Amino acid sequence: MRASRFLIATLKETPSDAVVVSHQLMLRAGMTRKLASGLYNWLPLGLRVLRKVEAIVREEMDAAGAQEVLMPVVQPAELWQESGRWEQYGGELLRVKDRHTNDFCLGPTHEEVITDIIRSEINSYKQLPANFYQIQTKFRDETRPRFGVMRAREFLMKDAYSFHASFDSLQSTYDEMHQAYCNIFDRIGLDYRPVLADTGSIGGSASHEFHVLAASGEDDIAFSSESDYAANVELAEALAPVGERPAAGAAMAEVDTPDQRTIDEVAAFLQLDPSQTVKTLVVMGEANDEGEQKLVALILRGDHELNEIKAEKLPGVASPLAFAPEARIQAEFGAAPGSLGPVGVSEAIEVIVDRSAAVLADFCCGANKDGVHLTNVNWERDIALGRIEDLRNVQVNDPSPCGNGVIDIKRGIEVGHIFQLGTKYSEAMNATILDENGKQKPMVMGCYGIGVSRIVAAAIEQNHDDKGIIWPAAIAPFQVALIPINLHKSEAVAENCEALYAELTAAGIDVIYMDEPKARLGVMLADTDLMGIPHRVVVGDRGLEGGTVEYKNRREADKQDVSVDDIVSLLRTQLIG
RNA sequence: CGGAGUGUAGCGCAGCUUGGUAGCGCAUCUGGUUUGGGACCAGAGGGUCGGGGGUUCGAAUCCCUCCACUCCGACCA
Repeated sequence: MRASRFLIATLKETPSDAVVVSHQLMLRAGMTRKLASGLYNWLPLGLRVLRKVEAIVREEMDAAGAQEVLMPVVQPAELWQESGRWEQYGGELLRVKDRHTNDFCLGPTHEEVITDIIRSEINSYKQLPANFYQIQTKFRDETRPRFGVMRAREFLMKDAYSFHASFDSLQSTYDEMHQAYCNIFDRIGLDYRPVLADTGSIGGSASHEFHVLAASGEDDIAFSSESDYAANVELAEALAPVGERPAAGAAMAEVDTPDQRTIDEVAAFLQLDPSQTVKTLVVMGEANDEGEQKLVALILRGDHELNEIKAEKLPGVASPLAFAPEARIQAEFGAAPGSLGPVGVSEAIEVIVDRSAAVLADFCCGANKDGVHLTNVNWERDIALGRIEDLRNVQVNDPSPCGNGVIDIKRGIEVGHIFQLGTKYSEAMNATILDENGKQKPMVMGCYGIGVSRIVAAAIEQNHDDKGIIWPAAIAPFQVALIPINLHKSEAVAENCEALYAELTAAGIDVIYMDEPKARLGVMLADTDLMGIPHRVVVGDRGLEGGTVEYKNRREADKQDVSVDDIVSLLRTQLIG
């Protein structure tokens, strides 16, 4: 590609509304431009990268035996009503009406549509298993789009859906997809981890997320220091502490703690470590048949954080999790949050104690009187210890749930997610097959997503320096930047560049030839560094006098002079290596 | 949806408190001098000052209202 015929839209200044480095660099390099909140135009440079990611994903999906389809972005409401998600899905689902005032939505995902196709096309176990994928624009009306294409409202996604006659068959395709995802991220050249994940509102059983490790990631991933175990912190189990609860010491006592409401305030006031205190969080219980909700008190160690996902999955706790209104707390506890505790609460309130809080002795908690706390509280002696559950987020240095090593927590960007859906959609939408016995049964389904446009941003988060992007070879918009010095003056430079450009192009190498005659060297170097082109060849009169050109790798500091005759073979070697 | 903030040239910003001919840097165009790591000089083009309404002789500036965007939080297959 000649720069004179290619839009190089680099910016010297960083647009002020970009906060993460990938967003800043995508704007500065001229890859994308914002059209509106969460909506991005892809300029030629950015689109080249997007297409390369897409091509790798497509090749690996094909290699894994999936078949490509293409489904509309606009979907009829009927299908979503059939699956129940027209009501369940919140504001993220953008609903629109056509001119006949029929309801439609912009597809945030395509379970309904694919299930609709398959239920009419596949009727026998003999046609299964089958796996269909598409690479298609999705729309989710995010509450807060941010970080450029990392969390956009409209984005490009690869989604695949598999159909099976049995759960065993699903498991085997799931494993194949797991491997295909590893192949994809390996080929792209990302530092990533598959992690155990929550299945979320899409439903189903097993699930893995694929995370690119980056400080700017939005998810916390818990790792074992000793094994391959990795899980979203939402999911990572906090094991019960080993060993017996220490024996009770001094007698329980009331202390005045005026205006001390938070754990930190109370602990500092009483000169205790927060881990010797207990916090009481009051949430709504599950509604009974009459729609009444009891209050549930969740008891955690003062230095621990509630895991809302774990809590709302517990029987007796409302899902989604809802904190109790203050007026009700006041009425039933007789005190405001800040002075609550498990001692002496009414029988109408269920108390659930976290595993770690359950092994405390001589701890401090609220007295259910405003401005008063209790010290030296002990389970069994002062309060009955009833239900014990895992309520908290794991912390760094907790023992790993896998049994080996301790937990470390890092940030990750979710670029892929695979689910075992089971029969949720096939049952709701009556997608059935006849099995070997002629018996009708719902198909078993899996679904597998990759955020194609998000990968572009994630790759930049992992591959950049103070000059700009450093593309992994597999997804670079161009492999080689060919930069002439004094193109408009030197015949020798022009001839050599044209020859090199022709030869490299003929060899199938993507070259950006910076052929603007009067462009300044410094500008071209800065632009190609910013754009992240992995290999650079500078051609000037001084070098040509000795028969050489200058080669530099974007990742390395040193330049080298290379004979004009050798440069093509050197580049070929570099590109293969 | 709660809190905070911003909207002035393609980009980054000043001007607003205290109303009086709309500015600066970068980018763009022209001419010239330069040219081995983001040049210099001279000149030029480019503005519904987010929209609407109001106050005023006069509004980018004050008031009302609507909109868009950003940040923090809640939310997120």
